Amino acid sequence: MAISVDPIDAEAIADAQTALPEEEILEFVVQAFATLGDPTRAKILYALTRRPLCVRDLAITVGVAESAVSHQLRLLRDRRLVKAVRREHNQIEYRLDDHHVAALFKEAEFHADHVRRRLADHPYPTRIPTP
Amino acid sequence: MAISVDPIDAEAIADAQTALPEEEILEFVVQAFATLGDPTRAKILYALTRRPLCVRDLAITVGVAESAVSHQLRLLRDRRLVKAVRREHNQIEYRLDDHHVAALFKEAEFHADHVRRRLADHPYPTRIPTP
DNA sequence: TGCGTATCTGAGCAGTTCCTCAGATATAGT
DNA sequence: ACTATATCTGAGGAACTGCTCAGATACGCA
Repeated sequence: MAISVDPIDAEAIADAQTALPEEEILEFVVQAFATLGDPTRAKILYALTRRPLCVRDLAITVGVAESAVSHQLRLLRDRRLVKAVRREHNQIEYRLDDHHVAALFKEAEFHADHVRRRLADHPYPTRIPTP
Repeated sequence: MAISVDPIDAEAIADAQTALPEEEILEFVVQAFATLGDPTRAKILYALTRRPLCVRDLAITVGVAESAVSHQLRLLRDRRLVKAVRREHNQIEYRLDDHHVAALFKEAEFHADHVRRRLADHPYPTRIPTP
């Protein structure tokens, strides 16, 4: 059944909807954030912003089992965040495949500062002000 | 039990670890990405980059139930991504509480383009090259 | 005070995610 | 070919997430 909307709301909604990106882009964007939104993957990517690494070194660096790292690297590879090259000694070297990752981290750190300040100022459940 | 590592690895690992941010920051960063990595929340935030909105208008704009929006807004409020102000007509107006959100979206869209191109070039499971 | 509207809340469930374990696969060197 | 090392893989389970439903709460106004 259709939802009844008075004219003013319809205008606001139509306006707001112009801010939504097209479906395909939104899916990529959301997937990117979800990918970065896991501690293990984030640590792997942070480490790779510094230098290329093999599975075992990554496992030690971020402190999880090699198997777990391997699973996550597969996912990161599928999503084109890292790429792999075979290296001497039968190792596989992983490196970042997109320089935007570092920029996203930087921006998220700015945001983290913002949140930290806000939480320091108002640690309690927010009371909604009436202006 | 300690893991035995030869000197070269130890050096690489120590170097890579310098790229990891301190624990508290990392948690905020990961939480921020996880928050943006959900379609409903992402749509809500995109809509709010355009203009402030009340719960009902947000529900219609992003196409989910009002209850679902309310739950997500509580979470977004707790994480200091949006803030709420009471408005005339017994409505509550939500607006973005951090301008970094828009910058994160922009950067993620650049990344999305990158992924789309990569996927277009190499749609198949990646074969690992040996140089 | 009583009604209507807007928003919030908790419980419960379906779907997803991330890890571990055990074993498979691949390459280098002998 | 055989062995050692490095990485990968699938299955399975514990934990988490996001929705819906039903009802509670809050405010504005007659």
